[in-house]
Amino acid sequence: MTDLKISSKNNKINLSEVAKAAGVSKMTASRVLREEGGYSEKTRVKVMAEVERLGYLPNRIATVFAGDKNTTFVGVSIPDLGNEVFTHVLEGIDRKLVSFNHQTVLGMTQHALAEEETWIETVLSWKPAGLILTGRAHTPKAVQLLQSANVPLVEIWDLNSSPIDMCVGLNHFDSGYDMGRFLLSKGYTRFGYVGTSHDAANAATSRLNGYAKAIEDGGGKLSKQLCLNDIPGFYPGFYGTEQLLSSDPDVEVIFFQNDNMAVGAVHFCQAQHISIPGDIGIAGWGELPIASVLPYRLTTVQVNHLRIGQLAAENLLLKISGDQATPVSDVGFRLVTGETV
Amino acid sequence: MTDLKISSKNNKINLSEVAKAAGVSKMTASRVLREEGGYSEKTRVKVMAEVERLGYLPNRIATVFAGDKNTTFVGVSIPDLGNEVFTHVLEGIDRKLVSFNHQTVLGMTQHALAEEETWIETVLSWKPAGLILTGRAHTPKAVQLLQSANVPLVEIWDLNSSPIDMCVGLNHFDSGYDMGRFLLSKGYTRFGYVGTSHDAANAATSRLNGYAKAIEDGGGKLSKQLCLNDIPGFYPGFYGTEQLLSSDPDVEVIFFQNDNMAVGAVHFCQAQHISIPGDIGIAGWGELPIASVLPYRLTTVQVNHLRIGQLAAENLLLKISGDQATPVSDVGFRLVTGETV
DNA sequence: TTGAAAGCGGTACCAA
DNA sequence: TTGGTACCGCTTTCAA
Repeated sequence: MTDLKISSKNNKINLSEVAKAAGVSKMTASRVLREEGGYSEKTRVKVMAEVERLGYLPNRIATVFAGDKNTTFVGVSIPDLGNEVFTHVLEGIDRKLVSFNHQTVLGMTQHALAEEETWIETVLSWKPAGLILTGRAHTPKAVQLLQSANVPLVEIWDLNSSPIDMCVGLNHFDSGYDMGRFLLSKGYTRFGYVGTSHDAANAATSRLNGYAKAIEDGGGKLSKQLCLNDIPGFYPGFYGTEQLLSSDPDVEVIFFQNDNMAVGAVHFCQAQHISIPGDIGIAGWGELPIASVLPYRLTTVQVNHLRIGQLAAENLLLKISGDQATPVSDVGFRLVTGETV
Repeated sequence: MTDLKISSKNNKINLSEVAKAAGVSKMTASRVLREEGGYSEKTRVKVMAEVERLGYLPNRIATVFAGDKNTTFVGVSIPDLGNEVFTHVLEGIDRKLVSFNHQTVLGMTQHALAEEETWIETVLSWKPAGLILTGRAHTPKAVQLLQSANVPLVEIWDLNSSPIDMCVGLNHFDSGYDMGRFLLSKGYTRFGYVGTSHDAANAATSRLNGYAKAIEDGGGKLSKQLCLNDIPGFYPGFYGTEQLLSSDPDVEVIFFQNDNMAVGAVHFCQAQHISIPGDIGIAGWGELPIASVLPYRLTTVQVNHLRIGQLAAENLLLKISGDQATPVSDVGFRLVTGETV
């Protein structure tokens, strides 16, 4: 009566065991477990009782295999967990996925396209329900893998008018351009930029390019731009500012890759008794949590990171279930004029 | 010659197709792909050429199924991505796992044991190679599932002398106790605490308990403790301080759940012209990145979050590959005396 | 060095 | 409402 192990070597209970114990066929037990209908209430009760008693855990690998289906995994690649903006995006994604019974398989690509390619190949071999990739740049082989895998895919972060499948993000170039134009309107003429290193296809580079273009269009001068080999965090903002100002003391305003770097800059200036915005203007990007406790409103660009994640997951789930999904979603941005320029 | 689709309906190429194209049996192709040996170089070249030409992607679901093995997935549950300490831990875990060809399946439990239980059941049904869970508290059913699944498991964050399987973390109670004792030694007598809401089994609660015990042992008074219903970030630190001080203005020093909250407090004090540590002492926990740019050294507890993740993953991988692993690893902590008390 | 056959744990499809 | 059978794509086992 209480013999838990019945036959298989490693005492794992499978459907056959449950069916046998309940005195029905494998198929009937299968139907009950999938709540497919087509069985009597008496049968259902019998089967479920055995499931409970034996502690049966379905083997989803077998289910996927048998049905030639996909798993409920969604591969999500982000460049870096140390960069706060991406953790917010990831949170938005995972929350949404979980509420629709899907699971996030994490991929940290470390900003390297080659890493991404390897990861894509691995994840695809596990038959994921879908993929969410950060960034629009991929290796040719990765693109080919994605296309032939024919799995729902959302490229997030930077907007892309012709995505491989779908795309959710914002126009980073424009956000940089708007910031540049705004700073010009405040009367600045010598501009600086501090970010972290990245390849040319990067969204932060698009922001820098937009910023540079606005400055050029407005007759200003982008006199110094710095790309540190670091994550875009508080301390890199601190020492990046030091570096930039020591190599070009005439810069009047600095645009940072994100708010955390800008806050690092604010602290550097405080330590050096450089007044903001009197001596120098500071602008961030992304409206990160730290901005909420500063004594003055940081000039920045507000972006709804969580929303990007949610929308990406939503569209992906629509496509997974065979519904119509939006190919390109622009979540937009909003310039926060602030008090630091 | 160039007919890519050979037989199966959705033009997915499988091992049989490759084998047929290469003029060998399925088994030989299988051996080549697994680099198992027992085939001629000529055969190897033939098979690999077809793999390349047909763009064959192995179906790992089938592999796992056939071999009655586990996947290379490792389920990693953390309470919350909005809490910076856990993103660092997660980063440490994923980096290590990836370098050993394993993938992280994320589980955000939102600090709810019931969520964790559901997630554990789901993840186990996918036959993971192992599991890493944050926290030592689980529902009885979760514990039973974990035990009968017999999958390598590491419980991280809080130390647990008798873990279900393995455990990596630090003694949170002690870290709180040490902080309390240190603050007593600085002459404080009326103590406060600000954290976020959580169940009794939480590590932050252990820190609070240690803190309270030290204060009691030293004859001080924990006059006010606040548990906000929020994430432990900058802004909750800001308004939590406001709340605490308005309800008990006599508090002399406040211990926060983490550095980000403490920094929020610092900003509140600055805004209110409350001098630190003259009017009030501030202590954080965790040594988070923001601390590196403050104008003075924050009194805090240094914890190597990344290391916890790495160690957890290392031990898990050891056990997965059948090697000896350390059951309990204490990564320790270090009190940073700082200048804010 | 190679291949044929069985089977992993489910589901689809048919028949009863 | 139920059960039998074939089969998903690969690996294990054994024979050649």
